[in-house]
Amino acid sequence: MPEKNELMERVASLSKRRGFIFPSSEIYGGIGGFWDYGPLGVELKRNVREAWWQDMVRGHDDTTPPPGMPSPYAMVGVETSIVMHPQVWKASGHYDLFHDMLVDCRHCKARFRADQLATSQCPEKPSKRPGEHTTCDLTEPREFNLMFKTYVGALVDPESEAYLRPETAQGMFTNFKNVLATARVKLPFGIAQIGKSFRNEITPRYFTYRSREFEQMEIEFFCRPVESRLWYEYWRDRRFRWYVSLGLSGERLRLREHGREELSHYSCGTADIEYAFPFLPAGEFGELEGIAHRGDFDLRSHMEGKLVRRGEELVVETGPDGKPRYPGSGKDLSYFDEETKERLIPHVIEPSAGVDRSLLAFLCEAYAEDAIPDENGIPQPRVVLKLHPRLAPIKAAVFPLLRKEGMPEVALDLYRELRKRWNVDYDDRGSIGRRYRRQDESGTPFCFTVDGQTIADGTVTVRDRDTTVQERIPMTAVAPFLQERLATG
RNA sequence: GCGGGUAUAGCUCAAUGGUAGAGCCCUGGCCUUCCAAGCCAGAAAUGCGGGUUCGAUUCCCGCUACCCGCUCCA
Repeated sequence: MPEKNELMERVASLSKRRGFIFPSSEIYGGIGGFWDYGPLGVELKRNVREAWWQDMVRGHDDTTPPPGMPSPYAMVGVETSIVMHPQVWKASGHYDLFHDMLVDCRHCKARFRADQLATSQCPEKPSKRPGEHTTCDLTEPREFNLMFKTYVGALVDPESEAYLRPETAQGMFTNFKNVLATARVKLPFGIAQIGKSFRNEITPRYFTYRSREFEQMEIEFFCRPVESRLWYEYWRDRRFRWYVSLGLSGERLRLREHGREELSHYSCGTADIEYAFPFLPAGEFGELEGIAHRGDFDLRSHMEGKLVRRGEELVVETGPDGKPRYPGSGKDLSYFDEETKERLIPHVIEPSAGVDRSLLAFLCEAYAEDAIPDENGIPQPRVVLKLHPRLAPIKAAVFPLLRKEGMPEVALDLYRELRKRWNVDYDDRGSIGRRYRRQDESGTPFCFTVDGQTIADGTVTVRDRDTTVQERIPMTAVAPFLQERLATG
C-alpha cells in the first residue's frame, strides 16, 4: 500500500477516474469548497443515506425496548426547508456564533473581534491594545460570516436577509410541536432528517472533508431528563456500531468522549466518532459524527430566546432594554407526560453525522492495492475498492465469457432480471480479466459469468471481489444469492 | 487571512520561445473458453486573464483551483 500522504491522492485520483467525485464547476476553474458526485459517487452517496435511513428510521421497531433500555421509542422523519425564518438562527445562537466583525493585524497576523479591541492585547506588546503598538497594522473591521446570506424575495434589502441553514437540526426543533401533534409519538422519540447544509468554511481543505456545501444525517432524540444520560450512551454506542457494521475498521475508527473543558456551554456530554483519514498527520483523527447531550437548550431557546450561561444556569440573554436580545418563538414547546402527570421540557440527544465525510471515510477504508496472479502465476497489481456490499454503487456485474455461442443472450437475460431490483452492470468488452478489474475499481462485490458450461447445465460462476475466488451456482440462485448478501444490517 | 509548492489528454508523466509526445484508460473492429494478452483503427490536453515577443504551453504579472505549513473553526 502507498504511504499515508500519498494514499489520499490515489483515492482522489480514483474518484476522478471512475466518476465518484469531481471538483464543482471544473470547466470554469472550480470553486473552492464545493464538489460534485459523478455516476458512481451518486450511487454510493444514496447508499450511505439509505443505509442510515433504513437502519435508523424505516427499519426501527418502535414496540420493543432496545437491549438494556427502559422503554421502546418511536422514530419519524422530516424534511425541512433550507431557508428558514432568520430569527431561528438568532435564537439558536448561530447568528452570534457564526457572525462577527473582525479586525486582522497585517503585521502579526493576529485576528481580533472588533467589539473587543478595547479589552484585547497586542500579541507582540501585551501591555498595549491592538493598533497601539508601533508595528501594528490593522485592517478595517470586516464582516465575517460563516453562514451563507441570501435574500428572500426579489428585492435586495436588509429586511429580506435570510440564511442558508448551517445545520439541519433546527428544522427538527421548529417542528417539535407539529410532530408531536401529528405523529402520535410520546417520549422518548426521535426525529430524523437528511439534508444539505452550508457553512462558509474559512479554509476548505482535505478533498471533500471540509466543504462549504455538505449533507447531514441528523437525529434529534427527545427524552425525559432523568433518562437522558442513559439514552445518550445508547446513541453514542449505537452510532459507533453503525460505522463498524458498514466496514470501518476498529483501528482507524474511534469513539472519543469529550473532556469537560471541551464541552459546549449547554452540553452535558458529547462524543465524537472519528476516523483516521489518510490526509491527517499520523495519530490524528477527523470527526465523522458528533453525539451531543444538549439538555433542554434547543427547545428552551426557541421558547424563550437565545440563552447564555450564567454560572451553572442558562438564562435568556438580554439587550440594553432588559428584553431578550434575540427572542424565541414564545410558543410553548414543553411536553405533558401522561405517565407522571408532569409537564417538562424534554432533553435532547443529537447524533449528527456528515454524509460526505462518512462517504469519504468509506472510500478511504475501501481503497486497496494488492496483486492477483495472472495466467502464468505472476502477481499483477490491482486497485480494488472493498466497499461493503450495501454501499457498493454497482451491486453485481454480468459477463458472457465470450461474445459467441449464445453466451451474450443468456447473460443479457440474467442481467435484465437482476436489473429490475439492483444496479447491475453488463459488460462484454475486452478480456474477462480486464472486466473483473474494471469492476474491482468500482467496488462491485460480485461478478457473474456465463460460460460454455452455463449453456449445458444452467450454472454460472460467481467471482468474489475481495478474494477473487469463484464458485458455480445455478442461474436461478443468483437473485437469492444477491438478496442475502445485500441484506440490511 | 498569511507563507511555500503545483497546474500539459479521463489518469500518470514527457517535451518545447516556432506543428505538444508516450503509457494506461476510453471508443469501434479482429482475436480470445476465467483475472489488466495481442493486432488494427480512433477520440482526447498546455487551468483562466493580461503583458513581453514576429511568434508564449514555455518568460513576466494577476486570478482561480489543488497540495503542504500557519491562522481559524461547529
